[in-house]
Amino acid sequence: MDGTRSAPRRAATVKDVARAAGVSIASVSRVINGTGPVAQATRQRVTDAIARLRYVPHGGAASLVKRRHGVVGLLLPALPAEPFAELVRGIEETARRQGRLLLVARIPDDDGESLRTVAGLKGHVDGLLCMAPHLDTGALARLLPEDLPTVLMGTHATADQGACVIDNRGAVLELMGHLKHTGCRVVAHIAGPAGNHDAGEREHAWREALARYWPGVEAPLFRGDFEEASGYAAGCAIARLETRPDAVFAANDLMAAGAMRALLEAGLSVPGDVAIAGFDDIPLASLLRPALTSVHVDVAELGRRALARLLEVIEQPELSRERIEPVRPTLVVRASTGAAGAPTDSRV
Amino acid sequence: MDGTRSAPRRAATVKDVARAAGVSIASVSRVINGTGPVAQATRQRVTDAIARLRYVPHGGAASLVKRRHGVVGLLLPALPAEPFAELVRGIEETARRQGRLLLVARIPDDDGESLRTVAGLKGHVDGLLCMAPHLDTGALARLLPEDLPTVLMGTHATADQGACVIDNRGAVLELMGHLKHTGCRVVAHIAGPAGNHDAGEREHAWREALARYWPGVEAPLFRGDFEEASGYAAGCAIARLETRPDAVFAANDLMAAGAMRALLEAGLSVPGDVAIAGFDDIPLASLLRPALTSVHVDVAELGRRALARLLEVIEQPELSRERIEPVRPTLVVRASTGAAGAPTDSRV
DNA sequence: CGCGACACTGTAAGCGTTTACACTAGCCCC
DNA sequence: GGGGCTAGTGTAAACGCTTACAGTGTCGCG
Repeated sequence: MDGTRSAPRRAATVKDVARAAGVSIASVSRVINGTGPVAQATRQRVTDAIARLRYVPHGGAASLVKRRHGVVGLLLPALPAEPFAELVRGIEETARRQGRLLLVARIPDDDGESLRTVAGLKGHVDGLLCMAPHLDTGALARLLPEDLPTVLMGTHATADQGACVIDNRGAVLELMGHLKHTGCRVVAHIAGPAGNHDAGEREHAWREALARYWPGVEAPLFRGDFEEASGYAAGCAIARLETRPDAVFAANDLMAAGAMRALLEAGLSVPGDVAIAGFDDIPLASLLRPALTSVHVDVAELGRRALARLLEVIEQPELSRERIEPVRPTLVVRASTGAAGAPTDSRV
Repeated sequence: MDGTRSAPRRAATVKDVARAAGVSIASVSRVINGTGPVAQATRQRVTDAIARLRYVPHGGAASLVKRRHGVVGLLLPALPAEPFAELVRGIEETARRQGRLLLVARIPDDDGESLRTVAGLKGHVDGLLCMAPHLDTGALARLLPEDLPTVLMGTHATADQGACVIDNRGAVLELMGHLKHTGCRVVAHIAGPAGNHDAGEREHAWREALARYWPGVEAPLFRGDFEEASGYAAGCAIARLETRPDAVFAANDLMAAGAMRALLEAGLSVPGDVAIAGFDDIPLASLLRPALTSVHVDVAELGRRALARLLEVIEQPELSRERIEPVRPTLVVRASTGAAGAPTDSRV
């Protein structure tokens, strides 16, 4: 009936175990870590004592002397959540397989606070994984501590320390090629927020594809913020256009979904009147009606790869790294761009 | 051994700062933490030295003596990702506001490994937030270390230490009342995985509502696993039933989405032939067509509340806690259950 | 003038581990 | 039987920080 956990008793330490087992703390440590030789009888006495006292080693103390925390930090942007859950999963999974824990921190908007946050990480993590498409290289350099191994994820390919990148450009070109192939003639773009690195790359690649596949054709650009509402707004604007584009490429799926909603509500058919494609291939994409053509980014894989790289850097900081292979996203064609065989009967 | 290797120069410590500033390490510490009196001149010399050496304090060392890490651990189930991103966000936000970091670990399926994972947390975190609807109370008790303040989230209302709970029952009753009100006569249920606490509560509440609103009426139950595919399978089965229910309540949105897809593909209309409702109100719910009626759970709020509670427990472990207020989910009626005014024209 | 109060500073003892090193046996082999 | 092993053990010094405590010197005030 006492309800609350009994917690007053100070937790046992190596000393307690040593005393209980009648050995020195060194032997206890040796038993726990399997370092150095220990007589069978001693080992037994120690393990018994550990069990009896419910001893759990204090990781923090160990990391102080080992200069290794068994923890990696993950820095994420403060803003949208969608593809990050997968990222965290991929990273946490491989981290645990390597016996490491994961410390997650979002980079606050406030510059000073983010600095403090990152500084607080020192002495808690062995290295840093950082995904910050909303920061430019300068801000990034200012933010990251110099004595902490760091791997950048996402893009920022220009940054030195072999970042793990996504091939935005290649993916967009492929997607635009697909639209060209299905006969689209004017492909509008709903871009992500200004200053966002991924958004910038996708927009740039859209322009490049425009010039390559539809030379001389003008296509409208709408600026969004990666949220559904901004896609909806763009969709409404598109529906009202006198010369309406017959395809829309949105810089992420959420905005594509918003645009689709707007167009359908305006009485247009997708992809009959307007084809729509997104980016990221979040779970939502396949569940929309019509299902959304998108670019699948295996963020979990990206995370795994970045973490593997980080561990390399941690283990052997002196090695010079060769360029890392970019993660190649794959185009997933669905009904929203009139995939053959997929149901296109989504007229409202 | 040659020392000519590009020495990764050991990071500066208090000692280095002290020497550079010509003071004792105690004074350096006092300046950094603002404890004790320091002469203006000394303070200046120390801050200068800190800046010059780019000194960043080693948090781990400090936590060893302060017995306070400034880190809280978050334990999550290994399985589905959907509502957890929000949870993490809510928690991380309040944690940072309190100057704490967040350590995220997923509970692996393997029993032994999860034990090791949790044990590894000791000495790195001040307390634990745990959401584990897939574990029963026994497994939970075995898993959690006794000397670490812990707050359970989600349900497990039976567990002692004032857990932060969601009122599943109340929400389901309200939802079922809504279905009754709109004239549904047979409400099938697509349940979550056996052994999952939330799934169990929702199923139980469904039965209770059945008995209350439709006494004597039999309604079919399908068991899913919270994934879209299992909802789809259930939907297919429902479409083939000779006496088809005219409403489906799925234990989460993903399964509801799957069921909807199946029913629409089978040529049925939603909500005309079959109304559908889900649970969680993930972003997807409002984007489906027809938009999905669901129960909105403010998981970010849940996280905030749980963390606040945890901090209380950490600060004053001796206080006995009164029962915590459950987070009250809210019903969000949309087109899939024929909301008045919402578009119901989703006939395929 | 002496004494307590005060502001400031330094010394050193931890916090809970790991680990270099020194030490004891016992054993094998010349 | 003594010189080397090696297996097994303990002692004590770190790791980078905080903080109790013990000084200093300066000042005010009786």
